[in-house]
Amino acid sequence: MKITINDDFDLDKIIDSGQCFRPCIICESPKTYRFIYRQYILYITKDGPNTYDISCNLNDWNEIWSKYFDLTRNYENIRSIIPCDDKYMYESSIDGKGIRILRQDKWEMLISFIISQRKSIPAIRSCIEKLCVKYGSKIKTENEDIYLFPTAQQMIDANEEELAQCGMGYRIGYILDAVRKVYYKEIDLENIDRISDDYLYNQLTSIKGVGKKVANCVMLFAYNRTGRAPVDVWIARVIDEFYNGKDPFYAYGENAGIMQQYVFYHIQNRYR
DNA sequence: TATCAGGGCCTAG
DNA sequence: CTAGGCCCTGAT
Repeated sequence: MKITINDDFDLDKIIDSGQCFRPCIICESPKTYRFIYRQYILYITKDGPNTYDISCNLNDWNEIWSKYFDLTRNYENIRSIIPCDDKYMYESSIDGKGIRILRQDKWEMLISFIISQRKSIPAIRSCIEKLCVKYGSKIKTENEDIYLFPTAQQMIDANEEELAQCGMGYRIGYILDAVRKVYYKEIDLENIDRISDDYLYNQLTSIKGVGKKVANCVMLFAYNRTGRAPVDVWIARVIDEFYNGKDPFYAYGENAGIMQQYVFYHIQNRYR
């Protein structure tokens, strides 16, 4: 099926902006990308300046993927609010034009960002993939077998040895704590969807191994709380090097997280 | 082969 | 508030 997207939309940049770990390029010619959201799988191919060929039907596109890609938000307008005196931010937004903040699965983001600490992005990816193969449901498509991200229920009997084999290292206890808290409904990730930022933040950080950075990532990339701007080592370097140690994101209010993504992409790209 | 750093967090002081 | 430790992996 063909669709048209007129606002900023660049799949390479979305995949490369560090907000997701499983989406990938599945074929180089024609260039095709694969996204997974819960049990839904999307193959999407760019076949014109603003047109795409998608593997799902219109209903799934509108109900699931449009929301996943945050298509109701106008990113072009958001880029245009950057004041000209914030040169570094402006350059980042030019470089990162096409990035969107995905609305990914809450549980998956929680576990993924717990895993992410003190790991490089390639290491995070392989670690998550092992977890999916070990505990996730297997889905057969026409061309491949795909393992979905495991639910808390599927992981409730996970033991330390198995998780160590997945490369979790010292995060094993963190993962197990998250599994238990969610499985036993001590924390209901879906029900805190509409709760205030502060409450959501406190709930998330009550999980072992979830600090400021991880909580903000989960809030931004799963709960679409775009006011959240996670500060990692890379962003900290930018703040230090280009902003004299003063956080530039706060000034962007509800768009702070979007600015953070532009900068993260920009700074990562510079060292690639 | 050895070393380094990676989208941090916890604990002790 | 700060320093040190942490388990493992990919890159050089």
